[in-house]
Amino acid sequence: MHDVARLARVSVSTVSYVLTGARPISQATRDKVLAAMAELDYQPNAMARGLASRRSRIVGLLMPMDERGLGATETAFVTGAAAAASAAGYHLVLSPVGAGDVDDLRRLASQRMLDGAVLMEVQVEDGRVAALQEAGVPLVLIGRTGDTTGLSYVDIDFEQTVREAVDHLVGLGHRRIVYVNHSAATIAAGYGPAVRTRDAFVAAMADHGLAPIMIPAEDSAAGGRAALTAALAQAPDLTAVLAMNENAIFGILGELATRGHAVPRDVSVVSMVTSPQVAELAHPALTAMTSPGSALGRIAVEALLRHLEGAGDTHQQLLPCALEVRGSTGPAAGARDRTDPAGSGPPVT
Amino acid sequence: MHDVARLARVSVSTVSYVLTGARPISQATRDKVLAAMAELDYQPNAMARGLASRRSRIVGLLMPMDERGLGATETAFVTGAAAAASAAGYHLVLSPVGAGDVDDLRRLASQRMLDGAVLMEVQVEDGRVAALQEAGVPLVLIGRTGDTTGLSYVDIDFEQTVREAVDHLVGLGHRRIVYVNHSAATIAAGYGPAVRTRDAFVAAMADHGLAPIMIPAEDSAAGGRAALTAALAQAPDLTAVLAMNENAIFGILGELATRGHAVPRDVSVVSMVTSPQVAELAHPALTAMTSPGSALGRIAVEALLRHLEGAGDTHQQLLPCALEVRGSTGPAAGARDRTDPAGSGPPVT
DNA sequence: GTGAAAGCGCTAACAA
DNA sequence: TTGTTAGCGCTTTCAC
Repeated sequence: MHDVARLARVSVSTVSYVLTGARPISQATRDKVLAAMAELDYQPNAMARGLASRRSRIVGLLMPMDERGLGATETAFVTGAAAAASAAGYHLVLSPVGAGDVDDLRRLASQRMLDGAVLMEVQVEDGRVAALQEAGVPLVLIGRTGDTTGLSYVDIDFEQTVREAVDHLVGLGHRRIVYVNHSAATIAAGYGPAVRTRDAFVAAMADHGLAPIMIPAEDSAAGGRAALTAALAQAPDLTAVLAMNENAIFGILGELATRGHAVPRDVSVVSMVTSPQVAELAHPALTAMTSPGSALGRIAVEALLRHLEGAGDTHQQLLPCALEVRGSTGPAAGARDRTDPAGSGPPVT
Repeated sequence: MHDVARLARVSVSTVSYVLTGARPISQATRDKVLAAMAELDYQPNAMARGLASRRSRIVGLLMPMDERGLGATETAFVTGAAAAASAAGYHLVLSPVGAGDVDDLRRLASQRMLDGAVLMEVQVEDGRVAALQEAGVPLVLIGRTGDTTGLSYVDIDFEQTVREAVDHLVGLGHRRIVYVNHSAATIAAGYGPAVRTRDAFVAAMADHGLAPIMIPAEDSAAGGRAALTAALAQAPDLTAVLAMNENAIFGILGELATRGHAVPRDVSVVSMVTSPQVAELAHPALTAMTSPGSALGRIAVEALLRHLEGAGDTHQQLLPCALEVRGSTGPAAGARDRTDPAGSGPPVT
């Protein structure tokens, strides 16, 4: 920096101000400095800047990494967030910090490495929130904790998303619709998406004067198979499945095929919060509620950066998923012979 | 730190030495200092340490993020790497830097934020390597560039992996085996895994006196369907498919089902470099070559840290995938009526 | 085994 | 509009 200043025949502070833009610099001077920087291939030292300014210009994206991996949906969060950070001159670092290893996070935060953080896969009770708040690190959630007072978040509008999915199916004439959620344990733990979609499903069905049928499923193909078996036991006359569980969906499809139920002729299937890539993996391709992936990431980072600039108001926003009709939904079959039509109301002839 | 020193009645340098372990400290003094640090809930400032020591204690995991997302395999790399870094007192930050945005990387590197880097999804010609080398940032690859002279890497032993897969199938009596690779464009671009497995397949088949049949496939379910169609056209009597393409595999399975070929009764399927999670998604579950995911990440970071400590030798290592037999492979059907047995050698009676 | 003090490369008052 | 300079919080010689 010294060298740049000398070459441009200005003081080091002028070079610094050109860099930070913290005070007006005449065009002539700025050009000289810029030329010198280019000439010397100068790059400011991040540590020194961080120490002097007390801002690292790094924001963390805290992203639990379980063995399941990242779906296309989560990846979209990341790319959206990274783009937004980069555009604002910040570095976005991903940190595989889950709700479990809060200690790791506490250290990271106390060491003043992070100017702020975006939390993914937020739990109802999420230790990471308190850890960051105690360390004085501004944060924005993707998802929601139980109590969001004073917290900024961006989340999927599950109510609206479920409603749209149900409307789509009801519009096709379906009346016996099963909702396959996450596992019972997950729901009991109060996992937001599971709880909210459950409640929304009950409400949406009620609006159509229909009875909700709901089945939990473990996050695996086997879980999906078991869930469908349970669903058929409970509602042999079901004509549509709405599934929240991206891991179980393939099991559901497999079990439907095994039992000779054709999709969408016999049973229509809608997958929630699913990326187009995953939807295309199935055959027929899945009608799905596509999550606003990169938009969520971008908005979260933009809100965070606004906080860093000192804007004190909290940002709370919900975005719906978009219905994308593919091959897995069709008109409800009218009368069909089933092994046991009981429980579906008066038998259809 | 000043406060810690005063409370412990030692000098700041002593506190620093307790922190870094750069010189012997008597047990009594160390205890006093540690007690003071705990008392004051002291956390050293990462920026200041980085500036003074010229080492950030951050290593980057450079991980291209395309829209497909991260598979379970890549996730295992990450968790393995993060664990290894954390154990050594380093922070592992993931950076979504692909072979494309080298400029971003160049900036990151020149700003001295990274003590070192691990590169994932390395291309044959990967601009990231030169960018890091020019910036003087030590690096380790997961995968390999075309010329690995002087570079450290950890990669999958594709030769051995393909050999084991072929041996498994031949051991079951299969002789007409089709290899479904990545797309022709990917192979032409010299993508390592595609090229290496192709060559290994030819060699392994030759060892058994068999003729290799190979079909490229786009990375999608549709690509898999097309590939299987092409394969059946070329070798109507095929009894086994070995697939490298995790995205195409579901299309292959779907097309087999559509055509009425049962797995594994009519056709056996082996999936390469596949995580157990994905293998379990299919029905029947896929016999697969499971990649040594977390081990790759761990070994890469350990090698990198050794470089940071000044060890100058390059680390080059190959790890094979492990064969995990599930439901998608079985004995080759002997004689079966096919539409066209021609091209399979003398007809079997 | 410990302490004193000179930076690390920048930013941001303060001064002009 | 620009220059001067005192730190930012630590590490690491150099001295004892």
